[in-house]
Amino acid sequence: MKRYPHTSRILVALDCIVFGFDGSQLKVLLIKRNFAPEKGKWSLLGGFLDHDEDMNDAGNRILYELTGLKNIYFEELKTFSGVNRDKVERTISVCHFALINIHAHNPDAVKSKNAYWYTLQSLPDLIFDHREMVDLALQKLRYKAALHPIGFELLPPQFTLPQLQKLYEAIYNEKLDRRNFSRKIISTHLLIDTGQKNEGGQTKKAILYALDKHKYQKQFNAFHYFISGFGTSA
Amino acid sequence: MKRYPHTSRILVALDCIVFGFDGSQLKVLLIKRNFAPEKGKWSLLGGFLDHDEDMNDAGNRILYELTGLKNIYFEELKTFSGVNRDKVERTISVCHFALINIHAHNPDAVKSKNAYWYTLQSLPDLIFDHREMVDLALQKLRYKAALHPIGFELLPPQFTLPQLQKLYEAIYNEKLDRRNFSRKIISTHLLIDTGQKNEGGQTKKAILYALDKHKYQKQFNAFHYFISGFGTSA
DNA sequence: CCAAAAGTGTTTCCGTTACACCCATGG
DNA sequence: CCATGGGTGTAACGGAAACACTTTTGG
Repeated sequence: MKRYPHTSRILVALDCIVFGFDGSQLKVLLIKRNFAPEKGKWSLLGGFLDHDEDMNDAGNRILYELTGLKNIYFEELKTFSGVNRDKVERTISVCHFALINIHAHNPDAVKSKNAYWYTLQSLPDLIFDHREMVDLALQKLRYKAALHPIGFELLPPQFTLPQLQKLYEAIYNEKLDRRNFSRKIISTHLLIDTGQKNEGGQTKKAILYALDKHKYQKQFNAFHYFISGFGTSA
Repeated sequence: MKRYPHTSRILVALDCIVFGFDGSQLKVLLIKRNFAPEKGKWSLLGGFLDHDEDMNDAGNRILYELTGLKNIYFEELKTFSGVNRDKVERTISVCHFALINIHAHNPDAVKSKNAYWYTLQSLPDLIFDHREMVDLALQKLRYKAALHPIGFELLPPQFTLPQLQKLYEAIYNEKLDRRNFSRKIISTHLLIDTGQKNEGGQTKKAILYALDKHKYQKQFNAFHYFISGFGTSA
């Protein structure tokens, strides 16, 4: 096999912040690391890029192994390339974040990997630069969710407006006006009224909506303030 | 030296789309490649990541070698990781884009590297996936320039409002209303009136402004429609 | 029939847009 | 003095924000 006359071949890792939403809080999936270095410490989901796969393949493989899910929304964030970020061997990590429906993952796979959901307020110490990655991912999620209809990825296929609102309130850690929120979301025409109502509430049942996937795809890159009022000050 | 029991060590390249603005058109800097494969074809500015440097070091090194400039604005775009993107050897490329004042670069360094400025309308065929990189960079530039005061990086330290307007018109390929543009820019309070006027015009001389670097730093991440009306439809 | 949460309507306000006039400069 | 381009002002419009009432449900 031909090679370039250049010797700096480097291990390439992929790390991923997996976000979930349990109905009231935003959470991230962390793993108790079972190999050296830092064995027993908490880390993000990750793995090495193999020779026969691109980053997308690797991301799907790694996410599938942990969650049992395919076709997860995930997006590249940044490459972490500090020379000494891994003490064992020079490794660069292409950091990603993923958004999943927290109720859809395979609990056995998660348990067998020693993975747990943590709220953002109660994160344990993380290995390497993983804390920095989480902070960046949250920042990016806030940025992107204000401009693109990305939040739906964190919800079940059918959801109510109050659920969606609670999600945005968790992302931005701010209360929203129910009436303006409703009008804003409905005006995007991204939601389809399923005709059903949610179960289990002790009060008025809310309408269950489903995402209009076709319009979602079409509008996704038409960036505009999806939720206005966010991101405009801080 | 310790190593992970994993064999997929990979060449890591850094490629960079260098944008410039000549007063009327947006341009990118391309290089006639002087080594195999694809020797003699046009490519983006790039190089390999060395063992003793992080991505930031490598970017600064590569940009300095070509332009003679330091402290250039550059930003990571995306990692291109296709298995066969380079025929010689598996190489992933962390793609960046840079914004420079086109009049400040070192012309001798550029010439000695066989580099030339091309307008976006007249790009030659590019090697590998570099064309895809350019398209993505332009898309990102348009996105970002609508939300953040990034355009100033393409202008000299002192510039006029008409110059700035022509820059945005070049970026978005759209005509703007002079009066609304002026009001919008002035309202950001990012510009300092230098008290000077530009030279060389045959008509009324325009006010030369300088960027208020302090406010620029502070406001940079406070994303909001820096230029409204863009990015809201397409 | 009451508490709690869901759904809908209206007014106010502010930023964006569209458009018109005056000023400076060189020829 | 005239053509060209630069600087400023204003009215109309539209979307966002603030705010109130009605409806449904279970207990």
